[in-house]
Amino acid sequence: MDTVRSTPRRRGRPGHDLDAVLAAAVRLFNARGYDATSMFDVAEALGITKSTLYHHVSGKEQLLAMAVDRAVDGLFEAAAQVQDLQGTATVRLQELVRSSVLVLAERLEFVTLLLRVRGNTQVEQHALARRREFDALVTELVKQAQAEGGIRADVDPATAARLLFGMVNSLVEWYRPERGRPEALADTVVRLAFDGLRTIGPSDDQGD
Amino acid sequence: MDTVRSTPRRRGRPGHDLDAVLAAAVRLFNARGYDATSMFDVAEALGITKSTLYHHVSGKEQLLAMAVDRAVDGLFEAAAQVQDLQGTATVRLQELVRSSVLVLAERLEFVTLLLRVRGNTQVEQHALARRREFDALVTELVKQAQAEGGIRADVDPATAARLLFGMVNSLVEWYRPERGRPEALADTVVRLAFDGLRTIGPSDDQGD
DNA sequence: TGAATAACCGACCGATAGGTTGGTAAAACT
DNA sequence: AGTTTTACCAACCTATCGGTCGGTTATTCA
Repeated sequence: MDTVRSTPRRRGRPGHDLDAVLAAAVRLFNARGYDATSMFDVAEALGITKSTLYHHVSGKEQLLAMAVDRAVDGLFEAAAQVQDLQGTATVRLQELVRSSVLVLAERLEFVTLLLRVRGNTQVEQHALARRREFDALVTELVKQAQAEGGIRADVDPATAARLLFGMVNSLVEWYRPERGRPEALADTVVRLAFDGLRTIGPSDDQGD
Repeated sequence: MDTVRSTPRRRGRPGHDLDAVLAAAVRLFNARGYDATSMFDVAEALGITKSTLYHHVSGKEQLLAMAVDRAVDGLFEAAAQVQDLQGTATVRLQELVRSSVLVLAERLEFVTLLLRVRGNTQVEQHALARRREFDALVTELVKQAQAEGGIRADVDPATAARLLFGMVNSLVEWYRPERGRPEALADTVVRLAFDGLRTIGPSDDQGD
């Protein structure tokens, strides 16, 4: 048994750390909705009292802010990596879809929360602004892919981008990490989005 | 001037009717979220007081119930009409997607609310149950279309159905009725979903 | 052993929520 | 004119919310 500790051994009375608190909170936020979840609910799920919860976090909004930040950061990291890729815009778009699915799967709970934000507070408005930023990025990529002839040009780029990521984002509604490797799902999404649902030609081609 | 009245002339003091109340409520529910919207907010938007609002409706939940019912009814009507259609399952699936987009566009606010329900109350759980019913219906149609060779069989039917309607449903996030006829959008969605984003024809496509 | 540190709790607070009560104002019907 | 019907309102009630306060318990470091 290795007794090596990743955390260098904390001072004071042992208990929950911020990550555990955040995880519990986000799980509840997603299950019941942010507004429908009270700080008492979060505390109860952790087995602590509400006042102890406030020892860990400054308030309910901080939990939301941390969650949406992790989601948004993940998406932008994926976007940055894809932008560095060389190759056609079509391939970059394809890879952005693939890596977005992986980010969604990996940070499922955080992204789920992000996608439900309505803009009621400054924290939420900031999250919405960053989402729009990401959307603009996708739209630009679609436009380039159309210009180079890689994807169909008979659809408005913004509309295509929205429908494409509407499909991608929808998986927070049903994807559960326990069943199936996310890579396979990412592949399915890319295939469906780019090649469509219809059988191609007369060849009943089956891939992998 | 015709003085014909569609409503046969109401008794008593004139004022708001249930439909107007519902419309105002649903608009706010969608803008700020159901839980984040108070009955005071709804009353204020109508220019009446909270107690007057309770003269029109029995409670907040009734508003939610009426809204999700209108959404769900619309979707099932579309599904029923499509089922009566003769032709391949592939065509029926295609038409279900098309008419679903039209229902979403026509009853946008109601469907938007439906798609955000979390299952916190019995009303919400009932709505979720009917959504699952609809999903099962779509999945079955996908399975049939795969069996007859109309759409690709290398994707799990349930997954395909979810991704397909994930794309369809996502338009409540951005579609606004003022710009553009919904028929054109429905066409775009069907085309993208079935034929994919990629350019058809003599593409220098190299399968990864 | 004792200071420092950190997790913890019970009791409380002001604001706001959904909902109720009892009564008034304006229209249609007779 | 008077009855009925309907829309309307001010004031109020109780529960719950996010958040605070003062003090306690468990652990590490010197």
